[in-house]
Amino acid sequence: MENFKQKAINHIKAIPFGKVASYGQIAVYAGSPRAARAVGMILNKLPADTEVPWWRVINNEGKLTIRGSIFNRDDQQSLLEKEGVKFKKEHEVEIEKYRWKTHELKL
DNA sequence: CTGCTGACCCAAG
DNA sequence: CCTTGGGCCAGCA
Repeated sequence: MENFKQKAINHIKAIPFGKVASYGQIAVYAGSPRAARAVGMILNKLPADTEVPWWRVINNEGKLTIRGSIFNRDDQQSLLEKEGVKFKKEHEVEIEKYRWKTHELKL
């Protein structure tokens, strides 16, 4: 039985290049719809060299709410811009335009 | 088991 | 734009 953490990480790894998902969304896919904050905590503990595309996870309003010590909002924004994501203002994207939808995903 | 913490979310004011 | 306030819950000491 996979735990919440493993599922969350698997789902984040599944976010396609150039797409984003919200913390709450990942929590839903991981089977615990109201554990959005826990998703942030998991990301906060990832090593700097992780293969998990943490920068594709933003909040539900399209804002970058990163609080990690190694990377900041500017780092995350440039990583997203490298994937073609356009920002409507500093640290805020039009999330509905880039939101990853998992219609084919089996929970 | 208890009691925090927090890269969240939503609704008000 | 900003701030409160309440709810939430996985992880950790």
